[in-house]
Amino acid sequence: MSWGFMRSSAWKFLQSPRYNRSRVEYAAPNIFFDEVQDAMSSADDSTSAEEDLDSLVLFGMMKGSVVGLRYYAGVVNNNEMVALQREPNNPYDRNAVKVNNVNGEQVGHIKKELAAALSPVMDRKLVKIEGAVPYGAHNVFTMPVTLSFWGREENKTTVLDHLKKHGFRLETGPKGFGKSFSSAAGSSLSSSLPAVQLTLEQLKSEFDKLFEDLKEDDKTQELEPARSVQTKLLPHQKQALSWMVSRENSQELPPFWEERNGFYYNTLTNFAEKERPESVRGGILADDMGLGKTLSTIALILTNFHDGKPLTTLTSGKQKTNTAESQGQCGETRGSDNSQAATGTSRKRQKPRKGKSDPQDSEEEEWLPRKTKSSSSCGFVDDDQFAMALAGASPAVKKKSNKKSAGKTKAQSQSKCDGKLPRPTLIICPLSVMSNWIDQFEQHVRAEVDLNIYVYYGPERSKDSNTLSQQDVVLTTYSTVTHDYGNNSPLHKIKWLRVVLDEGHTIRNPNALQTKAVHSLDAVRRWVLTGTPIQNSLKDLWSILSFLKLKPFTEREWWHRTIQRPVTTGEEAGLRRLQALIKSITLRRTKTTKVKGKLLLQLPERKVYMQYIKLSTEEREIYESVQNEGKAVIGRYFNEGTIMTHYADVLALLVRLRQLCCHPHLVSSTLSSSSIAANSTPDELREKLVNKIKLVLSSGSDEECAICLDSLNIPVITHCAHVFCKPCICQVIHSEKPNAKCPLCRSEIRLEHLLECPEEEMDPSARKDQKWVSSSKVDALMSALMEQRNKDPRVKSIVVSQFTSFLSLIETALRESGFMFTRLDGSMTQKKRTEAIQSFQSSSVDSPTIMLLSLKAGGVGLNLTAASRLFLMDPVSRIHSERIF
DNA sequence: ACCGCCGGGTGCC
DNA sequence: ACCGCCGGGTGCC
Repeated sequence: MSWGFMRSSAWKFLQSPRYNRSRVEYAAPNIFFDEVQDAMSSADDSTSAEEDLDSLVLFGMMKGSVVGLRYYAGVVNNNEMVALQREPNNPYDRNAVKVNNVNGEQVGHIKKELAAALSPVMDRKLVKIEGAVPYGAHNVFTMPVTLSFWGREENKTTVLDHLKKHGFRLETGPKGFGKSFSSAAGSSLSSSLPAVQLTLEQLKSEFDKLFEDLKEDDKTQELEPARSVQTKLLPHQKQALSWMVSRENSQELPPFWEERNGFYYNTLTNFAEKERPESVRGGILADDMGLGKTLSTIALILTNFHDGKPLTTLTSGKQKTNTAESQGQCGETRGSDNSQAATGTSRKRQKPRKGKSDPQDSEEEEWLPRKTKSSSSCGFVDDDQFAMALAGASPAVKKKSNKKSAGKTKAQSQSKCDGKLPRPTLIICPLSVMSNWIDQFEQHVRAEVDLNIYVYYGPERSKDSNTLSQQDVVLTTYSTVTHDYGNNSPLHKIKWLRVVLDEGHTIRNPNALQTKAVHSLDAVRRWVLTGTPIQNSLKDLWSILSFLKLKPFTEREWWHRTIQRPVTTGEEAGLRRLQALIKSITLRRTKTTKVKGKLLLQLPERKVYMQYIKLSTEEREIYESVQNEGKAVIGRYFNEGTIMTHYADVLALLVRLRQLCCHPHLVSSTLSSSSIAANSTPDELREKLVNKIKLVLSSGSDEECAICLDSLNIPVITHCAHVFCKPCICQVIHSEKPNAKCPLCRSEIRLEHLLECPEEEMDPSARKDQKWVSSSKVDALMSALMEQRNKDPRVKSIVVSQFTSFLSLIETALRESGFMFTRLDGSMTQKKRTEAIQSFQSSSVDSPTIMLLSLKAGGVGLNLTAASRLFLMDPVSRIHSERIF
C-alpha cells in the first residue's frame, strides 16, 4: 500500500481537461451541419487526446496542403515541423485550421475541404494532428504538409470512419508513405514499427545515468567567490560557482541551435529564423542534498552581482578603472539607497562600515573575485567579464582588461551593459526551507556587506513594486507566488535579475496553478535547484525547461514531439537528445562524485543501530485487540470487493497500529476502528467523519492535501472520508459542478457535505483525563538519552517522529528527567521554527541538547549540524529506512 | 447559343 | 498561379 496510488489518481483527475460543453454560435455564412457532434456524442470527455500524450497511438498519416501562404509572415523550411490549430472564430469558415511554424507564427491554413473533415474530430479532442512540411522552402501560394494523427486507441475507428465520410483515408503501414514520412521531421512511424525499443527497466537505468558522469572540463573549472562571501567554498562549490557564473554570462546558443548562413537553425524542428534565440542564462543545479546548493547560489548572487561584477560596498560610479565607462553606463550603484530600506519583514544588515571612509582603496583591494587557476587561458568565464571583474586588481590585469574592453563586440556590450538589467534576485522555496535561506545568508555574507534582503511572505508583505525592485534579494514561497498570481502582485510585475527555484521539482505538474504562476515570472537569469532532477518521468522536466525559457520547449508540443515521445517510444535519437540537453544545462554531483580523486564531502562515518523494543504485556494486548478488529473489518471489505474505496480506512488502521507501537495514548479510545458505513444515520456519519479527520490530523503531523500536494490548509473531510484543503476541494467542486467527484475515489461530493475539524485540542498529552504514563519505547529512548548524557553531557540529539502527539508525550518524559529540549513541527510559524533551530544550533551553555522534530517539518533543507545522534522513533519499514538513512 | 470556346481577372480561410 | 475557376464576350469557314 502506498500513497502513490492516491497521488497519481488525484493527478490524473486534475490533468484531465474540461471542455466547454456549450456550443458556440457563429455568424458564419457557410454554416452546415456537424454530423460528428451526434455521431460522437458517446465519446467520453475523459478519453481526450490531450489527457495523456504518452498513451496516444498513431492512427496514420495523410498528405494535405497548406494554402494562403501569401497572407502570412511565417515561413517554413524543408522538413520543418508545424503545428495545427483550430480557428473556430474565423469569419469565413468556422472549420478553419491554422498552420503555425515552430515559433508560433501563422504560415497558412489547411485547405478548406480537409479542414472541414478535421475540425470536428479536433474539436472533440479525438485526435491530435501534427504536421511536417517536406518541401517548405520557396513555396509562394500553397505547400504540401504531411499530417500525423494521434489519439487514443478506442477513438481510432470513430476518427477513421469520420474521415472516410469526407473522402479521406489515412495511410498506416510503412508502404508508400514510410520513407518520406520518417524522414520528415519528427514524424517517424516508430509506434507502429518500434525501433530499438528499450524496456522500461533499461529506460529507467538510462535516466539514472543521465546525471552521472558529467565530468566535462567546463564543469571542473573553479572560481573564487567575491570577497563579500565570507565562507570558504569547497572545491566542488567553486566549480558550481564557476559554472553558474559562466552560464549567466553565456553568449552560447541554446542547445540544438546552430548558425547556418546567417540564420539560426534548430536542429530538432528544422526551424530557422534570423533572430538569435536567447541564450539560456541559467540552468539546473541538481547536486545531491548536503553539497551546498544554497551556498553556491549565494556565492553566485554576490559574485555575479551585476554585469559580471561582484557586489561591492561602494558606488561603482566613483571607480577609476578601465571599465569605468561601461560601469557608468550601466549605472548600477550600490549602497546609495539606504533610505529605501524595506519595511515590515525586511531585514537589513547592520554593519560597522569601516573601510567605507576610503572607497578607492577598499574597492581596489577588497571586493574582487579571484580565480583559483591562473587566469590567462581559462575560458570558463567570458574573458571580457573576467576583465571587468578584475579591473583594478593589478597593473597587469588592468592592461588586459583595457585591451579586452576596447575590443568588445556590440552584442557583448549590449547584453552586459545596457543599463537595463534589473536588480533583485527572487528566491522561491517551500516555506520549510525559508529559514534556512535566511540563516545561510546570515552565515555566509560578510557582515559589513550592504545586502538588502526582503522576505515576501505573510499578510504584511509589501504590494509595492518599487519596494521590491530596490531589493537585492527577495525571498518568497511557492504558495505566495501562486496566491499572488493574477492578483496584480508586484512579484509578477517586476522584471527580476534572477529567479531561483529552490526544490524546483515542486513545479513538476504542468497543469498546476503553481507552475503557471512561476512560469509567468519575468527574469533575465533563471535557476532551478533540485536534488531530484527527474523524479517521476520526463514529464517533470518540461515545466523546468519551460521555466528556463528554453526555445522551443516552452511549447509542450515541441518538447513532446522532439524529445519526450522519441524517448518513451525507445528511439535512440530521443535519448541522445535528452542526454545532450541535460548535459548542457545541468550540473549534478552526488555524494559519491569525486573531485581530484577525493569525495566531495568527508563526513564522519554514519552508524545505524536498530533497536527492537518489546512491548509490555498491556501494550501488546491493546495492540492485538486493535489488530484483530482491523483484520475483521478489512476482511469484510475484501469480501465485498470494496477495498479500494476503503483504502483510507485501511491506511488509518495501519497508522493506528504504528501509533500503538509508540505509545498507547496516541490512539484515542473514542476513535472506534469501525468504519464509516454507508447506512449510518446522518448524526452517526457526522461523528465518524469528525473522528476520522481528527485521526488524520493528529497522526501524520503535517498531512498533505492530495490536490495541491502541500500541507493541509483548513482541512475538511468529504462524505467519502477523504481529507483535503478546503480551498482546493471547493475549487474542484466549483469547476466540476454540478457533478463534482472526489479526486481520490470518484464518489459524488457536495459543498454542503464538507466537514471541518471542530476547534478543540487534539493533543493526547494535553488531555486532562489521561494521566501521564510512559511506554516501552519512551522508556528505551530515555535510557539511551540518559546513558549518553552521563558519558558526555554536551552531546546533542534529534528525536524524530511523524506523530506530533508522540513528541508531546516524549516532552513530558524529557521534563521529568531534566533535559533541555526544543521542538520543530509543522504547526509552528516560520519565526518559531527559526528560533528553535537557532537555539538548538547554538553552542551556549543553556542551549537545548535535544530537538523534537516532526518528520514532515524536518523533511527538507534543515541544517541541524549541532546534533550527532538521531533517534527515529516510528516503526520503520525497509523502504522508509532507506530514504531516511 | 438553354451551347462551346476564348482570354482576362483573379486567387486562403 | 507556367495552375483552376469564374463569368463576360462571342459565335461558319
